[in-house]
Amino acid sequence: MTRDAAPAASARPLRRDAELNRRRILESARAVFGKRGLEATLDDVAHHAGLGVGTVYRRFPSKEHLVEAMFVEQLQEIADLAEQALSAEDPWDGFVDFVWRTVELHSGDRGLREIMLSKAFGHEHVAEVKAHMVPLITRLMERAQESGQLRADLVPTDLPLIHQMVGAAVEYTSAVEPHLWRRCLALILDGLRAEPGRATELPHPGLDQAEIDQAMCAWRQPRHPHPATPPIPREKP
Amino acid sequence: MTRDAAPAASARPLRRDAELNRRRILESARAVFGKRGLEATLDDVAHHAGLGVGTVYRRFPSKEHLVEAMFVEQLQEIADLAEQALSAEDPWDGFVDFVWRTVELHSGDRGLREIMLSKAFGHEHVAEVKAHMVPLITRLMERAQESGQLRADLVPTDLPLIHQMVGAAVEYTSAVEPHLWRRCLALILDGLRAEPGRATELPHPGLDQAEIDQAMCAWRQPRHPHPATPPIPREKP
DNA sequence: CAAAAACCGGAGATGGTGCCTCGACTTCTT
DNA sequence: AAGAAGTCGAGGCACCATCTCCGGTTTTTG
Repeated sequence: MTRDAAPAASARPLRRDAELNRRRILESARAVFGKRGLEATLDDVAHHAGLGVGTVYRRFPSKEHLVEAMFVEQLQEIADLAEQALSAEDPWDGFVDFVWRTVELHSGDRGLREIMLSKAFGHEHVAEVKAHMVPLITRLMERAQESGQLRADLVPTDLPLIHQMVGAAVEYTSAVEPHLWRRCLALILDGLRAEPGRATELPHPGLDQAEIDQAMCAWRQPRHPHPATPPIPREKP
Repeated sequence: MTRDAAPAASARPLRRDAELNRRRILESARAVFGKRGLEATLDDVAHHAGLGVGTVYRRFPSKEHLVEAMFVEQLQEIADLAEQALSAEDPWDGFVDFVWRTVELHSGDRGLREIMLSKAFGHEHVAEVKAHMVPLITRLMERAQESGQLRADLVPTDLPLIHQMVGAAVEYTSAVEPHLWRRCLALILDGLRAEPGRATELPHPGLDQAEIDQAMCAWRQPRHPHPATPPIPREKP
């Protein structure tokens, strides 16, 4: 349960500048993987942090190790969210709230989306936290079903599917209208009710033709020359 | 409107074997791009057709030209579907039927999905056919809204979003359960009704934990060594 | 039937990418 | 001040997709 916060401390306490750089790398990794997904290069991360590639590879043996290190805490955060949602007064509200919050997190971080929905990244530690969440989510949904508010034919594995679907909407439109995913999720949640219940008011207006065209241009562009040179945040030269 | 079926006939009537191979290429392209998406290589297409790469490049100047050639007719087919849906008796049924049919087409052909939802492939011809569809779809949806069955706050540009979302579900699960997308689409369509209307019975059972795990393993796998050696259909050696 | 024209094949040229290493140099710690 | 720890980034390596080239084959023509 309680995990050591600094298991590396036993070996030797990194030199001061090294420790600082380590943190910079983690920060940059979050920013870069968040925006460009896990396909981003460690070279990109290094450049974003204003460091050399070698420095990154000295601290993290491989890309996977870096990814693992940065996402474990974020995953735990989501698990906590589920626990929290279980203690909501109204079961439906608890469930819906959980979905909104998690998708909100996903919407801002492409790397997180990929970690959560794929087993192709991260090591056993990531898998561990994910496994921990399954019973929580199951109970969360069963509770909402027993109260007669969530449709009874939904199963826990539908949740990753919903994340996947909304995630696709995010990826498709985020360049044009970063919050359009709310509209999509609202639509889906309306289909999840067991009780009739009037259609919810959609939280975001639809796109016009020009906007959807723009989205279609950005999607699946074979290669982007250099999306943007990430700024190099540095303090003292 | 009426397009020449064989505009190339004016130049010179390809040699017999060349014409045969041309058709083989088109067939193979459909199969390969359908399964692996537009990222597949012309080398793959050639190999699948049992031909050399050079042969393919002799017939089609570039990948884009080949893609254009194979999808124009399929796109027209979808436009026809829309026209057809407009003459359905019940506006809601017409709309829903159209969505089911188009997603059905998308579900079996990854290349088609990518062509339909991205402007990054194909030339002006593809764009032309797509533009032709916009007013049809608009009317189709307005008709269903005026009859009070489709929720009034939906707009035509929501349709590509729905395709995108279900398409993501297809891509995620098709290796595990090729028809699971029906479940997802049914869920979404339930959220599109204006009238309360009891929740529809889902047309496909949900996944179990092992299946979703399998889907998560297959998704975003960095590199696939050789997914499968496509069989080489040949007649006479 | 033979010559000419059209076509085929597939190795490899070309240009690109990503992961990671290495050795000369710099900074921190004691 | 010495030596341990850390940094840098060019470049090695391995991979990949697009498209070309030309000796050899098949079809058509006269």
